[in-house]
Amino acid sequence: MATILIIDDEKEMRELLRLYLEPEGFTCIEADDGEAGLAEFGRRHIDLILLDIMMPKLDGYRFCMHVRERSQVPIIFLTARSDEWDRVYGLKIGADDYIVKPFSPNEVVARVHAVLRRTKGTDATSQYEAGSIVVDEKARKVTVNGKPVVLTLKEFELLVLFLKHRGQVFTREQLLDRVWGIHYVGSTRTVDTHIKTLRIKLGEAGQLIQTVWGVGYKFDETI
Amino acid sequence: MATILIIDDEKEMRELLRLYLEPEGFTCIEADDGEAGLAEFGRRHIDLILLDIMMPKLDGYRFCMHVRERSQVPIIFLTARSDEWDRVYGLKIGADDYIVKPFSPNEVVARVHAVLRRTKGTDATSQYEAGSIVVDEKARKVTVNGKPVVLTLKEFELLVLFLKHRGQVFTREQLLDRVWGIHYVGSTRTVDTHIKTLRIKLGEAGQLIQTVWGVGYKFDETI
DNA sequence: CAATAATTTCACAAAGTTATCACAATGATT
DNA sequence: AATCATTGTGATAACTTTGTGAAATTATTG
Repeated sequence: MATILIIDDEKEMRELLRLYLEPEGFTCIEADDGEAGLAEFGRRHIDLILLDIMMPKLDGYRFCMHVRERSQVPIIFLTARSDEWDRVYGLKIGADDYIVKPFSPNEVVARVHAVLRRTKGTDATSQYEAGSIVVDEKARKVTVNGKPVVLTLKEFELLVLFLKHRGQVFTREQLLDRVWGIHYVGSTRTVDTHIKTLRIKLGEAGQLIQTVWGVGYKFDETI
Repeated sequence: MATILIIDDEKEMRELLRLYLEPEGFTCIEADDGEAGLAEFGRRHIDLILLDIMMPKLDGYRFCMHVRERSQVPIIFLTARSDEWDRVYGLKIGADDYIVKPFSPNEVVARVHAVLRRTKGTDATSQYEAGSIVVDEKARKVTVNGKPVVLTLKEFELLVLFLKHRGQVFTREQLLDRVWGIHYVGSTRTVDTHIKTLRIKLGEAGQLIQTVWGVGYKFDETI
């Protein structure tokens, strides 16, 4: 689940947010000003930042600007007044949303979910290659030897997962978790069917998806 | 020759700049704060702005942000300390250069020439083409095979977004975020209806808006 | 304030995808 | 070689998503 960095100089505010978010399964990390926040941000992987504007030392604007020099991590501003947002927005420092204090638990949780959902897969290059297979994740296009191949949703996501973790063996359960989602219920044999169709559609290159007997499947360019 | 708007609260500074620039053939207009500057900017055609950061009423940051809402006119900031520039640059408010006070006549003239040279023709027409579709964003006009097509607001903005990111797949939520705004509440199926009408209005070319089953839509000239 | 246009919602039809099953084929074990 | 477990495969029913026309709602314009 996602890790959220909460930056606010008020301890009560940080704890309130943590109280809302942790039951949802988010991991929360706190920092009491911009400098501490930057330190935490450098130290570990952060999926989203909740950021107060008014803070000692390094304020929210400047913090955001520093972070934006090296990352497109989603940032939600916490503002006391909505016209503070005008400034954030007008300055185009790349904030993703804002929440005006005081806020309700639902609002915070909803905004966090919404921002994570819409920023998912927005950054970085999205092109993967393996042998004759070329996958463009953003465009959701696949070619084999330059010829386009049309994949269904599940086939595509399986292939992307394999390409992102070449050589790693996945059990059927792991594939179901990561492509279908953790709430999937049903037969693990479903995976087999999708592997089958994927192999057929990839043609020759389909052999790169290898069966690991008694375990699961892996994508491997070597034998 | 070019017209330059000088905005600074110190009369001596404005006159100094004018003294440097007029011999070079530039026409200079003065304003003593951001508000007066905006008024001048609205009143006549300006080719470049020399802008002090520290000013009463409307400071340089805010002035710049206002101007950028409606114009890409080149702006050169005048700063007393170089770390003020860090802020301007980091905030990405679209400044073109900066000059640290005190400055030499040569420096000012050289920077102004350089910026004008560099930005010349940048104002470009905002024209996009794809197949038989031609979109003029500024004029908000669309033609297909040379024939004008009348689009509604949402249809137009969808089309422009698609053209700006050809090939990229957008989920319905992403489209709602970027065309309707991040705080839109309502059915995601609304998107479908607008896609439908847009496709119909574009005729043959409507096929370029492709459905990506289980994900969303993309604009793609290839298959 | 009426008229018009634009947008959203809804319900149903159409299209496409996915899950499951049964049986065949294959690999491992004795 | 025989047995058992696992994997491959084709068919199809169940399900999800998308397209579409019409109605309801909202916004804009004269």
